[in-house]
Amino acid sequence: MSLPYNLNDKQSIIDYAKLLKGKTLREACSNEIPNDNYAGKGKYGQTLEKFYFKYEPNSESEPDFAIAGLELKSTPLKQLKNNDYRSKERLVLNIINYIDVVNQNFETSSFWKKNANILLVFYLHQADLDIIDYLIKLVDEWSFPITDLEIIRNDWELIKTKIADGKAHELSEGDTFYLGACTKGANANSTRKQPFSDTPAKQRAYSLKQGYVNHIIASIANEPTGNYGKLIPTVEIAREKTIEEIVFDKVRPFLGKTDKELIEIFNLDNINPKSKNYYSKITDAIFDVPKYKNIDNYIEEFNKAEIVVKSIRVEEDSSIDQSISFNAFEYIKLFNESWINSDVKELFDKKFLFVFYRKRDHVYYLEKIKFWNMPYSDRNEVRRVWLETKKIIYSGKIFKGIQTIKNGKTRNLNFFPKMKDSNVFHVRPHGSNALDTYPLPIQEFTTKKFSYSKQCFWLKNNYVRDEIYLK
DNA sequence: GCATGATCATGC
DNA sequence: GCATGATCATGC
Repeated sequence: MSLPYNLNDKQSIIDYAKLLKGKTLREACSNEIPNDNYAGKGKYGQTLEKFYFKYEPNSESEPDFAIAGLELKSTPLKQLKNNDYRSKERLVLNIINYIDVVNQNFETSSFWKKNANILLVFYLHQADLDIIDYLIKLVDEWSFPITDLEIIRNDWELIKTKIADGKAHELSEGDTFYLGACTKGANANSTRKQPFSDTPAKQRAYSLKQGYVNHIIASIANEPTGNYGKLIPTVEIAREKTIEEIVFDKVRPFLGKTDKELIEIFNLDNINPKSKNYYSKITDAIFDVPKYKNIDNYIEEFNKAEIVVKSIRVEEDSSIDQSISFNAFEYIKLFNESWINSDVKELFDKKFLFVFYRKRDHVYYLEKIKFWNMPYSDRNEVRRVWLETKKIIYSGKIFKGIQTIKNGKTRNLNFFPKMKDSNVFHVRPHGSNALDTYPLPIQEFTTKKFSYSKQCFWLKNNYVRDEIYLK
């Protein structure tokens, strides 16, 4: 059967693929797609291959279009409230063969052989539609910019090293910057053998982090990538140094400076010391965050690597007064998600950058920074607290009682996991005030209400001290 | 001093 | 009006 493109000619494949833009699979393949149930992961890619490109999926190690050296990937977009498009998820690439990878170098690796050049098809995901009715928004080939490739090479080496150290079972997406090792399998328990340990390791695939895919989207759509600052000015710097080293270089001139000195250096005369994001604003200034805005405008490399930045005050005796808060969680969302696709699991799959301001002679100075991602061993505890929280929402018994304090004020007591219940993670309020609520999936047992004051998960202060600051 | 509920300033 | 990145304040 003749194909509607030339298998030997990369450009003809790309040109043919681009005809998909603005269409759905149903439209692009006219009446050739049989009636079927188009549910399930991977089904979109299979349908695209079979009914648009008209070929059967080929061997694992070669790119889909082997002669042209082009790997076909289709991946969903989501639309934000401001109508911008973002990647709905990470882009999952080929499975990591733990046994083979330790004998490969980057240039000969299965990752590089398969993914050096990718033909990307981005479609708009809409939960209420059949997959063949998703609108295809962007189609183009992608090859990695040379500066990014240096980061990806380091990421690949780190993944390989961990496997070579017999720690494939401890791999985490937070280990690396752009290229992650994400779990992939029929279910959460899919495992495979690793070469230097008897412990079965979760099956994982190479993946591009969601933040990185967002930059691919911006690049393909030919949109300015936002007001990003940039850490890595040239590819030469990327070849010489890791991201960690570049970040340390950035911070080094300011170590030992007090908050007031930093404010003077960066002309932050309009920030209010009473504002609770005072130290985070100073951190933003150190990292050249343009206009010192929110995380969406963060520096490009942090954005691509989805790094979570936290500014922490440390007291003179090395204690940390306050636990670390995150976004308030939506009860309905938490109720409906499972651990494996939960926001909390996603959060601790990420890499963190802690910036420590330490008190000395009554003032805080920038003492040090630390990259961190949650060790394998602490994840179960986070999961336990998350499950406990979910159970309480599910039970409907959240409200415990009211305590009257000074000035006739009251406090609401609840049954969520407390600080004393865990050395790692707990739940506390996070809203404008007690009247600031999120809706509940089921009616609260005592109050008979369908909403409850906003809460969030917190990383315990002593955990941050012992496991991050002092380590 | 620690645990825990409450709340603030900012910026879009 | 609301999400964010935090710190404040009270009771024991």
